[in-house]
Amino acid sequence: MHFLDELNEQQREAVEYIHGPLMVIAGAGSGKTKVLTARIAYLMERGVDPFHILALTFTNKAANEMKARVERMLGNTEARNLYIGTFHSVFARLLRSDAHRLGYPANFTIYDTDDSKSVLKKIIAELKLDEKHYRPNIVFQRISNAKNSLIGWQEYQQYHELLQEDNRAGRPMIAKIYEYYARRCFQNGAMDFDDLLYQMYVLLTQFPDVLHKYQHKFQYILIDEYQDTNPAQYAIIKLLGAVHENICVVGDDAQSIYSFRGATIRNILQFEKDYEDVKVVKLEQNYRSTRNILAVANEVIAYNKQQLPKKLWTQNDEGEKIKLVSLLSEYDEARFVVDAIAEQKYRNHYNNKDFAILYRTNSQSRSFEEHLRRMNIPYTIYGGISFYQRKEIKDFLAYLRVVVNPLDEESLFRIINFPQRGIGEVTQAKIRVLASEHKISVWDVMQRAQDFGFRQNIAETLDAFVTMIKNLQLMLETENAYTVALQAGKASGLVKELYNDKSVEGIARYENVQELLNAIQEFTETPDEEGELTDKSLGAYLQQISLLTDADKDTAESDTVKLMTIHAAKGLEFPCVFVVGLEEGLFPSAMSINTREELEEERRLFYVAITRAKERLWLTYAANRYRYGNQMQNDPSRFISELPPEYIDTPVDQVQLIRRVSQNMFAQQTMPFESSKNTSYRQVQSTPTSTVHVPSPDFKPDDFRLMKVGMKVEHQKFGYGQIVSIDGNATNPIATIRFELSGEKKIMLSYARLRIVSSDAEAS
DNA sequence: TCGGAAATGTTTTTT
DNA sequence: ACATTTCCGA
Repeated sequence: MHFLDELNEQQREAVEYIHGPLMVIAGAGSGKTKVLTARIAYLMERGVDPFHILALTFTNKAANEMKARVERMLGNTEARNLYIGTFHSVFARLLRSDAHRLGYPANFTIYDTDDSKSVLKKIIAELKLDEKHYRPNIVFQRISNAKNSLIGWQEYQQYHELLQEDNRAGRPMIAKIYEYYARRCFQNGAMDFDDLLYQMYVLLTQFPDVLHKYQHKFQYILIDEYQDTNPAQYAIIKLLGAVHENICVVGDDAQSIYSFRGATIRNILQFEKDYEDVKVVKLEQNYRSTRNILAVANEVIAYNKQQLPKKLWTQNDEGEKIKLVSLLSEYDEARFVVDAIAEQKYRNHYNNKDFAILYRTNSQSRSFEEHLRRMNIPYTIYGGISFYQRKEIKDFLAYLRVVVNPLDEESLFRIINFPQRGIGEVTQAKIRVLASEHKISVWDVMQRAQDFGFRQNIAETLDAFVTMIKNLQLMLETENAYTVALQAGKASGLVKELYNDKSVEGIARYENVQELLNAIQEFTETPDEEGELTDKSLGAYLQQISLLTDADKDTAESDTVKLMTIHAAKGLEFPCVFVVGLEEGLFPSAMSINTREELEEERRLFYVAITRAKERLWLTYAANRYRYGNQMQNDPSRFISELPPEYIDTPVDQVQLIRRVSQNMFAQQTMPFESSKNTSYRQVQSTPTSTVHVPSPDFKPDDFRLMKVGMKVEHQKFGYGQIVSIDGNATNPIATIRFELSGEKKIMLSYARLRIVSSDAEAS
């Protein structure tokens, strides 16, 4: 079957409209990737050379997937010639070939956020500024935002509004820090993440021949996740597409969740005004979720004012109701979620990989991790500290970085005395002073240590270090990346140092470095595919891995429960999804409730979370949670009160989130953690099975471990009943109870609050 | 100059 | 609660 025949009317329209600007508004689960890949395949089928197609995606993984899918559609390997990748990785590649125009070495180092902050910290200290006022985080944020808005340090110093903001915040020196930072990065031959965009823009605007080259190279441009682009990306796209104007942007304003990174939803809201005759196609049919899930998502997002009008619909089944669960603590929350996973696996034959636990912040993963491990359920955590942020990996990479680019002082000072070789703080400081006095690089000072009057033994040590690096640099010319890396580990003594540490962590560190070496070997030894000419140098490797993220790790197929932030879950889907931690201050985050814009972004985040689910969705809330080491009480998230009750079930409600009228007073007296403020929840319609039962006044639940088959019990909602059977495991017994009023129900004993009425058990 | 203890900051999300 | 930084004594 031809790929065009698999598309619905709107999808097909988006694929076949290939001349002129096109905006595709692609609702969640509406087949966005399908459209993008089909469009590329269609272009190529119509004779467009893949060398002229540029496709920018949000993650490397998305790019690779897309490439593979196009290959499959066309049945040939032409797709390898596409220019496809993230903004950052594509621009890094382009910058590499023209870096010298901007005065950077082709092997420029890419600083990640940690590197950047480390440089900033040093500058703040050198300027004798107080780190309390000039917190590296804040300063970095400020500079990052400026760059993402294409404001260089010179412009920053002229920009009254920004200067005033800094003044008012008591940080008048940020403009100066920015200047120092930019100069330092340049001297170090390094670009940070934001530079990859900013310098690309500078390159295109200052060198018309370069602009011309790429404008004619990239005749067709496709942009994925357009709602999450920032002004720098916007400007670059505008420049690159100016000649052919064959720009296709795909996105969903309702899923714009990266404004903290400088993304602006304006790009997508205003695309229609950017060009004459913009074609707009809306994909509104959802193929992913059940009707219930989609209904909830639609209702939630409707609370936002700022959005492009659209309404998602689906032909899928109605599905289960959404489960809303309140628990007393994060411990209970984790236990509930993990038990529910076990139960679903058992009852509905799901695999581990069918489940995702989504949270607002990485720190929430811990309690789930503990419970999953206890229950022997394999899991994968995305995010947090990535492999490449581990200290031992950064140390090793620092050696390689210095070999490739000895101007990179950040890396140089990281390793100069690690493992210890007697170049202490004092010597390091002296080197720095000499370098700035003579206006030469630190590396130059070290190379000529003998000339600068160091003590003899120190000069010798410096010499030995320099010789080691130089030998590695020589190897670079004849040997492949892996051989150089292996030798670097040996010559530096780093591998030996790690090997000698026999503590548990030490062994793990050693293994991590081995894993890194394996990865480098794999990189060097992967043969070039036909027609492909990849750069196998160490420099190319380092630039590539700087831009890798956890999301790119291909663990999706392994049969594990996935844990990740909602941000990391963007673009993914799972049969069963748990959205946890729905509490005021956490989700929405306390940092994001000060303006309508911030709050609406949090709501979009909630929308993204909901729409990840295909079949079943749980939303959980914990009344108590540890934060900064002490326990905090939280109100239920305001988003809970925005849920449409007709699609919601509350199988477990330790906090009585939803109070039924008849139980109102009862709930008040027995629920110590009840929040008296939160009465805004719309009342649930009573369902046929929940005939109201008024619990006896002295109702006090008994320990579930006492429950036996045959017992008569009382349930707060369902009234009196008899336990028919108990199955499940010991930690999570599931009882079938025949209630007088509402018939047989399966109930998880550890959560149900049951009172034993009479224990004439074992009768059956 | 080093190692261990005390103090301090951190948690919003990521290329 | 945890990690990182700073402080302090030998």
